[in-house]
Amino acid sequence: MQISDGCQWRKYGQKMAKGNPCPRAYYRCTMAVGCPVRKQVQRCAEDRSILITTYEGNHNHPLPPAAMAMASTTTAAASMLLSGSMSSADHNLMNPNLLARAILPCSSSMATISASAPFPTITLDLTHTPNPLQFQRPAAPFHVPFPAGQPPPQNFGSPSAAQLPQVLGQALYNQSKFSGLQLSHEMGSNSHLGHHQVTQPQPGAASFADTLSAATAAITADPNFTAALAAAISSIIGGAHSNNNNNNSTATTTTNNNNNNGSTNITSSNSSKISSFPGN
DNA sequence: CGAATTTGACCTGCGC
DNA sequence: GCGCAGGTCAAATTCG
Repeated sequence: MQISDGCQWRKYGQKMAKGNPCPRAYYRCTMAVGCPVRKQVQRCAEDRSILITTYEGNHNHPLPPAAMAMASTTTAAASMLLSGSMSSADHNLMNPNLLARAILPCSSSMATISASAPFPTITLDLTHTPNPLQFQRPAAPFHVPFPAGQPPPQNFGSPSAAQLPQVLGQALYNQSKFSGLQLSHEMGSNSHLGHHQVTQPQPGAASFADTLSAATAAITADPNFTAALAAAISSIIGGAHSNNNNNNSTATTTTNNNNNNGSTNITSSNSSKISSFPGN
């Protein structure tokens, strides 16, 4: 059992994923008996210090403070994305409006970014999207590789800017799935972000606005994280300037637009480093 | 010794 | 219909 994001998880399987030399691990939430939540953790092929985490399902139990904090910071990310208050470095590649549209078609989903040590995590929390409008589409997993310090990998199949809305939209429309990524990154100084947790109940949080503000402030206060986030997001959309490497990937190549596996790439320009991984 | 992890086998869905 | 890939199960193994 592991507690990497506030919840307790038990590993129940591991598989090698095609197109990625790193195995994918499967976890179940063990915080409550019968909790349907599962998550998949896979290391990014490009930068193995990156962990790609995909969550599925809704917790049928209260989340612990740690998980709340994560949710709060994640929410802040959503705010940043929506406000377009990103670092200007990547504006040439990034279209805040596009992203906002893609991420929050109904303005009620939550993207969370947690800088809690030791593993900063960016999560798109699709389990917190009670808006029925978001459930019109069939479920589709939403993976977000986050290669830090590297150009975006092509192997996963990055969506083009034009496709991003669709990709993200599918993820958001998916009621019970949310995914995130955990990038290993030296951000000890960012651990304070986790303190800005505002109790945020599960679906339909009342104090959402407050939480959002606090978390946003926390995140934006940290230039490193902000920059990393900006870079990451930009590469989703730009997904472009990059070269592949390592994995014998499946499809994609350069500015790839083909993303039929629901994957999205986010790249961070920050170099990352990590010593251990919550996923293993 | 109990709990958690590992790992191979099995099941299911999807594309050809 | 067949093969492949993803996901889950469960016995074996490891760890505290």
